[in-house]
Amino acid sequence: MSKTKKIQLKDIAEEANVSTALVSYVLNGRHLNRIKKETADRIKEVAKRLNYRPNHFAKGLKTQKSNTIGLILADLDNPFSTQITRIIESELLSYKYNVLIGSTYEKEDKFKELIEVFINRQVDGLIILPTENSKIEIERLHSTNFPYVLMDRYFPNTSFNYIVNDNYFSTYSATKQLIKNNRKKIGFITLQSNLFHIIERKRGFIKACKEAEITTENMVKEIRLAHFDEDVAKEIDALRQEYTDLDAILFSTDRLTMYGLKYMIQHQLNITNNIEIMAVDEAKFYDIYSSPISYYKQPLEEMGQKAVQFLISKINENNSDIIQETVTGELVIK
Amino acid sequence: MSKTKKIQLKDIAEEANVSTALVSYVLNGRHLNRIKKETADRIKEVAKRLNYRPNHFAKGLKTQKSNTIGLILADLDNPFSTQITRIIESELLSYKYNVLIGSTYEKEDKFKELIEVFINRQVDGLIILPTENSKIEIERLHSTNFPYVLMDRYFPNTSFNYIVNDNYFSTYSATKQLIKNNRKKIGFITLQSNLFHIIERKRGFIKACKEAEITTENMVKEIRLAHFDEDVAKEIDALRQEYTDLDAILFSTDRLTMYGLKYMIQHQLNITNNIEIMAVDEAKFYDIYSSPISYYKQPLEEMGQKAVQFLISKINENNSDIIQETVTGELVIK
DNA sequence: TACCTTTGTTTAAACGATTAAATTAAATTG
DNA sequence: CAATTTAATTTAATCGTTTAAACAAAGGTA
Repeated sequence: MSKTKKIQLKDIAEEANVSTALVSYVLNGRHLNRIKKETADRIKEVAKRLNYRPNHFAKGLKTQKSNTIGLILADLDNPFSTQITRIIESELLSYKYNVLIGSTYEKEDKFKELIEVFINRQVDGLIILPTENSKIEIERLHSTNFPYVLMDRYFPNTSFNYIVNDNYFSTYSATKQLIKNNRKKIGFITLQSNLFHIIERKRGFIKACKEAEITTENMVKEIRLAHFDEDVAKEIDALRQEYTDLDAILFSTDRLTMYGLKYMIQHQLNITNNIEIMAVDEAKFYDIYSSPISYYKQPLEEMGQKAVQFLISKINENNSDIIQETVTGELVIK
Repeated sequence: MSKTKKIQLKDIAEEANVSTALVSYVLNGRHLNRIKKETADRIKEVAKRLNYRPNHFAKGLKTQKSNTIGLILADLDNPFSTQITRIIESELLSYKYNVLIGSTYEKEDKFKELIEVFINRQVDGLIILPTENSKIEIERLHSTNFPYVLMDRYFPNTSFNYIVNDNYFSTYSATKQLIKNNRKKIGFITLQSNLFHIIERKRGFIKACKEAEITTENMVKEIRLAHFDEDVAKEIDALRQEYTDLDAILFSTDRLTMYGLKYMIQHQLNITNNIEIMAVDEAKFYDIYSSPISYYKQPLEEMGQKAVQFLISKINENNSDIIQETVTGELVIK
C-alpha cells in the first residue's frame, strides 16, 4: 500500500544481503533450524520495515493453494444466509482462510456458473448450500475429488459430503408443539420443491398430524418460488376457506414466514389472534410481529464449525474421508 | 473440472498443433486480423472440447489484473447491505468482474484488515461502505492512487471518491412529511456516531422542525452501537416520559427501526396506534408491522451503477478523475 | 592432514500464462 | 524472378514466488 512500487522478495533480499530463497524460507518459517538466527531476524526486520506483502498470484501459482474457500449461498437476501455466512467467516478466519461469497438466488444456471467461477479462482474448497436440481452438478464436483461439503440442503442416497439439520424432526417437533397447544386445524405452508430438506419437512408435519389423528387433507400448501408473494396469499386464503376453524399455521422457511406474516397483517388476522404461528428457522423480524412466534432453531454454529473443520482437514490431508452428519436443533417457544 | 489433470494452454497447443502463443492470442481475441480463421476455429474447438479454464494465478501474475473488485460492507446482517450487494454484483457481472464480499461488522480493526486482505488478493478496485473512524485508512488508500469509491457513507471536505445519498434531505423530507400529517411531537432515534451521514440526518431532522417551529429539545436520542437493544428501549421510554403527547418517531436507519418496532410491540404501542412511525431506508420487514410505515428510499440502483461505472473506468483508463456525487431518493408513503 | 559432518546459504528450475520481437511463408510488385 | 510487402506463426523472456539440489565454510574425527 505504500505509494512507491510494490515491494517484493527480491527487494528484501537485496536490502538484507541474502538470496530470495533465504527470505522465502524465513518468511514461511521453513528450515528454521538451518538458518542463523541473526540472519533470520534481519530478514524479518527488513520485511516488516518495507511492509512486504507477498504477491498472491505468484504464491498461488507456485503452491497451487489460495487459502480461500468459496461459499455458495442459495439466497443472500435470506436472513438465514447471512447468519451462516457470519459463522463460516469467523470460523474460517481462525484457520487463516478467506471466504469468497456467492449467491445463486435459487437459480440453477447461476449455481453452475458460481462453481465454475470459484474453481477457476482456485479456491481450495467449497461450502455449498445447493439449489434445486443441482444434483448433477454436485455429482460432477464429487467425482473430481475436489474438497467440498454441503450444508443445510442435501440429497439422499448419495455419497456426498454434508452436514445438515434434521429437517424431519424440525417440523415434526414444531407440529407436536402446536398439537400440545391444543391446535387441531393446522395449515402447513411450504415450498413447491424437490429439494430433499423440503420433502423431509413435509414428512415431519404429516407424521406428527397422523400420530395425533389430525387431518392433513388440503392442509399442505406448496408455494411456487417464482410467485412467492401471490401464492402465499392465495394458499392461506384457501386454507381459511376450507377450514373456518383454522387455528395454526406452520411455515417451513423463514422467507415463507415473512410473506405469511405480511398476509396476516394485511387481513388483520393478527388482531383476532386465534391462529397460532410457528416457523422453521430463526429470524430477527419475528420480534416485530404483533404476537409471539415460536420457531425451530437449527444449530447453525455447530453446523458451521463442523463443515469448516471437515473441509480444512480434507484440504490439508487430502484424505478420502466422507462426512454425512445430521444435527438436531431445538424449539424456541415464545 | 474433469477428473483428469488440469488442462493448460500447452495441451491445447499440442492438440491443435500450434504454439501456446497462438492459443493465447485466439482465446483472448488479440491479433485476430493476423490469424487464419481456420486455425482460430480449430483452437477454439479444442479449447472447448478439453474444457479449458485459464489458471487464474498465472494469468493474474502476468497481467497484474484479477478482474475482481472487493466490496467492503459495514454490516452484512443489515438488509440494506444485502440489497447493495445484489445490485453491485449484478452490475459488475455485466463488466465480467467478480466480487469479493467482506463485512466489517462496524469494527475499525476489521476494516483495516479487510483492506489489507483485499489488496493482497490483488483486487483491481474497492467499493467501500466505511466504518466509523476509518478516515485515516481511507486517506492512506487514497494517497496510493488505488481505484476505490465510497458508497452510502463518506467524509466531508476531502477529495475522496464517493457516491452517496443526500442524507440531509432524507430526514428533512421525512420530517416535513410527518409535520404535514399534523404531527407535533416528533422523536428522532439515531445513532451515536461521528459518521457524516448520521450527522447529516440529524441536521435534516432539526432543520425541518425548526422551520415548522416544532421543538427538538430532548427529541433527538442517540443510540450506542454496542448497546443497541437496550438503548433503543431506554430512549423511547425517555421520549414518552418527557412528552406524553409524543405522536411520531423517525428512525434514522433500518436497524434502528427494527429495534424500535420491537419496542413498540413489546409495549403494545402498535395497538393504540397514535404514534406514527417513519424510517430511513427500505426494508421488507416493515410489511409485517401492524401499521404501515412510510420511509425514505435511497436510489440504490442508481448509486450502485454509478459506483461501478466509475470504478471500472478508473481501473481501465487509470485516469485521475474524481467522483463526488450526491443523489436524491424519495419518500414512500404508506 | 585428509575426510566426513554439520551448518548456513545460494543457484536455478519450476508454476502457467502473456506478449514483444523474431521468424517463416505466402502474396504482390516492378 | 528478385525484392518487397503482408500474413501467419513461433521464440523466448517475463511476472514473483517456492523449493530441490548444489555449494561453501566451519567443525569434528581418525
